[in-house]
Parts: sequence; structure tokens; C-alpha cells
Amino acid sequence: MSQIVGVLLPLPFNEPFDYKIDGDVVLGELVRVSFGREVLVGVVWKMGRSSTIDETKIKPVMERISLPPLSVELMKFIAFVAQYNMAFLGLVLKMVISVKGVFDDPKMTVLYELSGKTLAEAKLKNSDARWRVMDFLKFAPFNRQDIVAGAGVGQSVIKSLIDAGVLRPVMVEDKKEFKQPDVAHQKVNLTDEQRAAAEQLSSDIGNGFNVTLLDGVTGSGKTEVYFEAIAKALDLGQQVLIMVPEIGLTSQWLGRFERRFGVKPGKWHSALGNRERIDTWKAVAEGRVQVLVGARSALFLPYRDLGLIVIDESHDQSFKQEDVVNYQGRDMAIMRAKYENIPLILSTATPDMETVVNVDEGKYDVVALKSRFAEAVLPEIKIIDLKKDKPIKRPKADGSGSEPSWLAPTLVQALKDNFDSGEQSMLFLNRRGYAPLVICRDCGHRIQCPHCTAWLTEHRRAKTLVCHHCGFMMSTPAECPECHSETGLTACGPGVERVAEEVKNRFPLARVKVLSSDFTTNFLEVSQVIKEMEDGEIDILIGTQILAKGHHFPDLTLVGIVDADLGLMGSDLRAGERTFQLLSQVAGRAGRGQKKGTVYLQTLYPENAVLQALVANDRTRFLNLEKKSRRILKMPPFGKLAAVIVSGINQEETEKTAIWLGQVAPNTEFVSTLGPAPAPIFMLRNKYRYRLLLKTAKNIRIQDVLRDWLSRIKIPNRVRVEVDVDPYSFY
DNA sequence: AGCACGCCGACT
DNA sequence: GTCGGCGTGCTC
Repeated sequence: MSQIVGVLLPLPFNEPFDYKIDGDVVLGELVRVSFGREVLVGVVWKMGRSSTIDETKIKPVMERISLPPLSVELMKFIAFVAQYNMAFLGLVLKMVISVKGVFDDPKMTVLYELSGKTLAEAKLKNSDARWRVMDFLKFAPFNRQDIVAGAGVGQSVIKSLIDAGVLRPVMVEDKKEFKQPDVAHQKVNLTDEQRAAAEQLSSDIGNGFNVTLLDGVTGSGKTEVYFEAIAKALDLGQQVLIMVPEIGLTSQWLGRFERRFGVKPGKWHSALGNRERIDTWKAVAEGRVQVLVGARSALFLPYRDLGLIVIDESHDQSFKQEDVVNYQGRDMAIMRAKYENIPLILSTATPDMETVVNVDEGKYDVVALKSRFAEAVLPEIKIIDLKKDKPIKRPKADGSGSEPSWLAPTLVQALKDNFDSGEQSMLFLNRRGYAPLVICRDCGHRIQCPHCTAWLTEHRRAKTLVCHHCGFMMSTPAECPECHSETGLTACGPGVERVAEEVKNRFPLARVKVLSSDFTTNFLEVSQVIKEMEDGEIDILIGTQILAKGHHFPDLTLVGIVDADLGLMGSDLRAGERTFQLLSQVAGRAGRGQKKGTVYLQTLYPENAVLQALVANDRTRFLNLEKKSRRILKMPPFGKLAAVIVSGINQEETEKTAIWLGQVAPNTEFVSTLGPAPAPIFMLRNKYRYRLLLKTAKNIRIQDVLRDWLSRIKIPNRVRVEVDVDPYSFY
């Protein structure tokens, strides 16, 4: 019996294509079909016809893939993500099934089983070794190596049994085995507060959809607490997903997991090799891996029986990122939990405003951890007013003139005292490279990226100038490209490399290391430096953002934030929130052991409300201020935003399109638009960019408004219009 | 998306 | 005369 089904393909379409298929079919089944001149794997999305094309043009399905079909819940989730983010349905599906080679013929291995033929029938003599082999294979087939080890025989014994037909080969798929976590492996002693929190989280497992904010300061043991909820889900035989911001940085997390559950969890991230990616995808689909830690993209895996989602460091901005499809990983995770009807835990020390408001409105539960582990106390935070406490220029080593300084005398003194008493210090500056700008002193020329409206950053160690927006790279020129002066080029402002140079200069005896999320530093290098820091082999560590993530350095007692104002600049809606989160995360690195830590914030604006709230260690005050201003401005979460970016090679054409869009933009009591305006980075990768911003009331379906708006004009071919629902970055 | 078809300008 | 630019349309 042949029937017609709609197959959704991993291509930019919103509708499935019709194919003929024989036999019983279920929705979600994976099928290989020919499409145009390509062969693709798609998903049976609809029963029956979805188009009106001539039946003779409908091709048959080539092959049915023998993997479990996508669940109805996952299909609904895919449809939701597509409609919410204004993305093609097929491209969202692509995020689920585009693992190169998963659907190819799997690797097979040869195992041997008993054929039923006896030794006598095979005209073989009885021997101990032969009987041990036959005993060993009584219940399950094994490969040659396993028979050798398990029966304690040599290869020749096995060979004679095979040749005689007593053993026969069976081909089985070579599946990577994922060890099952052991819930009772090593229970951790929890404090009363932690125990209560763990119990509340555990009680939600298996009881349907629910979101809980696990709110605790750094060092309060959030991880150990949600581990207990994970244990409960594992007890029920369910799968667990833990979403983390950047997997490469969590070797400490993996260590803690392994200590608690005795095995390594499955991993999913961009740096995974193809073999491991295929193994993991299949194991997730077949329910052979129970715990998976992963980046955003792990949300789109075809879990067999997902029971819990945990989002670690849930405030992290990297959960919102531009993938195949733009989406907010945290919000999408909550929707997935809703469709799967399972609980979700948001774990953070600095919840974002969306989460805070949802807690206020009673939509999310909250569990708070107020005290730090053991004796550890919160660090003391001090502000250094750079206008009064000015960094003092230092004479150059060779005596020719002076070099600028980026560290105020107070901070230098504190570093000295800390070093003298043999304790570790850390300096934080969220700027990679040596200097963010190179300028010619003779003609005033500033070296710009040829493809973007952005200055090139000097990376002195690599002897290159780099564009941090498009990746353009050139070797640092010897003379000014404009006036050819050989002495004019000067580095302007500090990056981590330059601060490190100053520190090495001031403390020649200290062991100084730089840690930066750079293309020149790889994962291995990063974990190496982190290990050295843990082992006390570094006195002063200088680094970027990368330092803010959950590392635990017990002997770190001094943190200096070189430029607390960085990030407060610009018109970004979440600048304040992000700065508060980043700085309190960094500050939280200090004093996690027995010793009290001190944090210095260097700033030109000591009265700034964000910094004041940090000093007072008063998150609530900060959140209330922020909440108030967002409510007045009707900004998220009190209103909705969508950004529209118009980009193209031709400036005139691009600008004209943007202006047209502005002219037909909807403006009502509940919907307003801003722009077009040139985007903050006007030219990016050789394309001119304009931005429009759509703002609506909270109860309006912004996607409908967008669709209606964008359909009013014809977009020229060489102009691209991108939509970003709930934008975070304002580039 | 990926590819073919088809219509106009600058070349061996 | 052809080669190749990219605008348009199609894929079940």
C-alpha cells in the first residue's frame, strides 16, 4: 500500500514536499529522498498531500532510516522555534538533523556467537580452552579481543572454532558505549540550606513543566544542589540536559560531575569531532546516553526521554547567539521544557531581568542559596576613582621617555602587598590584544579595517593587527600607511597584553600569565593556564571575559578590574545588566577559600549606579533601578523588541531599502518603530548596514507585526533583511 | 540552499 | 561570433 506524505527537508522552506512511501509510516520518521539532483534526509512531517502538484511528479522515498523517529514534542518545538524567530521551518529542522554522516551506513564490527554445532559434530577434540570459549559465549556474542580476554585463550583456539563452524560471525553496528552515571557514586555532604534547596528541586522531577530559578552567590554550591535534582531524574531513568555557556571552559565542572556520578557525561559542542558527534547524536536519539552537557545547540538534539533541563550560568549572553537561526537559547530551552512537560532549572548568581520579572510575577519558582561554602566570605569591593588616583607614567626601561600606565597607584600598591605576602592576584580587562587602536602621531591616521567600520586591534605577541568583528588580519606595518613615517605609529589604550607588559615591568619577580579568549590561544592552552593558577604556579593572572566563568581559585585574594566602565558605554539596552553580571562574576573569583578577598574597581565614574550597587553588594538595589527604568521605557521584559538589519554591498540601494521599510513601518498605540539608522558598525564584512527597531506592547504578537510589515515592500535581490527577535547585541 | 535557464555586455 | 555576469524560477 503506497501513500503520500509531506517530507520536511533541511532547506530554507516553510512547507514539506510530497513523496510516495510504502507501508506503515509514523510522523517524525527519518527518510532519505531525492530532491532536485540532491539526495537528502528529511522528516515525515505530514500525512497526506500538502501540495497540488501533478501526482506523476511525486517521487518515492528512497530509504527509511532505521533510527527512532522524531518525537511529536520535538516536532512541535521545531515549529515553535521557526515561527517565534521568523526562521524557515526547514532550517530549524536542519539544526536537529544536520550532523554530517549520521545517516550513512554505520560502521560494523564482527562478533561471534555459538552456531549450535557441537564440537563432536565439527570433529574437534574437547579441550578446556574450547569449553571456556563456548561457556563465555553462552549468553551474548563478543568480538575476538573480548573472547581472548574473557575466556583466557589464544587467537588460535578461536580460529579453529570459527573454521570448524562452531562459532559463526554476526555483524553488529559499532556503537560507542556511554557509561551510565551512578546516582549513589559519591554523595556530597550538603548544608541544611543546600539540602532544602535540593529537595525542592528534586520534588519537581517527574511532575510536569515548571521553571525554578536557583539563585545563589558564587561559591554557594549551586552545582552540588542541582546535581541532586539530576540524580532524581536519573533514578527515574530519564535523560538530563545541562546547558552551559562555553563547554571548553568547564573542565572543573566535568571533574565535579565525575566525582559525583562516577562517569563523564556526554558532551555536545562546536569543537566536537565528527565521529564523536555522530556517536553522541545516535546515543541521544536511542536513549543510550543519560546525561548530556552542551552548548546551546544541544537543545536541538532528539532526546528519547528528556526529564530535566538545567541551564548553568543562565544569565550568560552567549546563550543568545547567531547560529543557522537566531535564537535565545534560554528562552527556547524553557519552551522545549514546556513541550516536553518537564522541569527546568535556571542556575545563576546574577539573574537577568527577564528571569527576575518572571519570578516577581510568580511564573517561576525560586530557590535561594544565601551563604558561601564553609568559611568563605564575600570579598570587599573598593572603587578607585581614576580622576583622583591617576596612574603614574613610568620611565622606559632604556631611559628614553616614559610609558603610560593603566594601573592606579592604589592598585599597584595592593598588588605589591599581595605578592609580598605570597598570595595570588588577578587583573581583569575585557579587551583582547595589546592595544585597541593604532594611531600615527605624525599625521593622525588611525588604522581601520578595510571591510568594517572599526579600528584594528594590535596583537603585539602575534605581530599582527586584527579586526575583532570580521577576523581581518595583517602584519603590523613598520611605517604609517598614510604618511610613511617610520616613527609615528603608536599603540593607543590598553588590552590585556599591554597590562601584562606593565605588570611584568613593575614586578619582575612575579610569575605573570595572560589568559585571553583569542584565536592564538586554544582550549588546551587555556586549561593549562587555569591548572597552573590552581596549583599556585602563577602570582598574577591577567585576562579577559574568560576569567569570569566558574573557576575556583582558593588562593586568589585580590582582583583588580582595570576598566569597570568598559561595557557601560554605548546605547545597549542590557549594558548595565551585563556590566553588573560580569563584574560581580569576576569579583566572585576572589576569596573563595578561607581568606577574605578584595576587589578594586578602576573607574572614571565612581558615582555610577551600577558600580555603587556592586560596592554595596546590593543586587536588589541594582535590579530595582533597572526594573524601574525598563518599565518606564517599555523595554523588555515590559515590552517586546525586534531588530531589523538591512545590509547590502551597494550603499545607495541598501539605504533606500531601509528608508522604504521605515516609511511603511507600523506605528500605532501599541507598536512603534525607530530608524532606520546606520548600524553601530556601519560596514561589516564589506556590507553596509542599517538598523530598524520595532517595539511593541507585551501582549502583542510581534512576529505577526513583523511579517505584515516586511511583506509590504519588495526587497531588492542584493539587499538582505535579517530579523532578530529579542535582540541582545546591538551591532 | 543549490542549481539551471536565460538574457545582456566585453572579449579571445 | 562566444564567455560569463547574475536576475529568476524551481525543486515534491
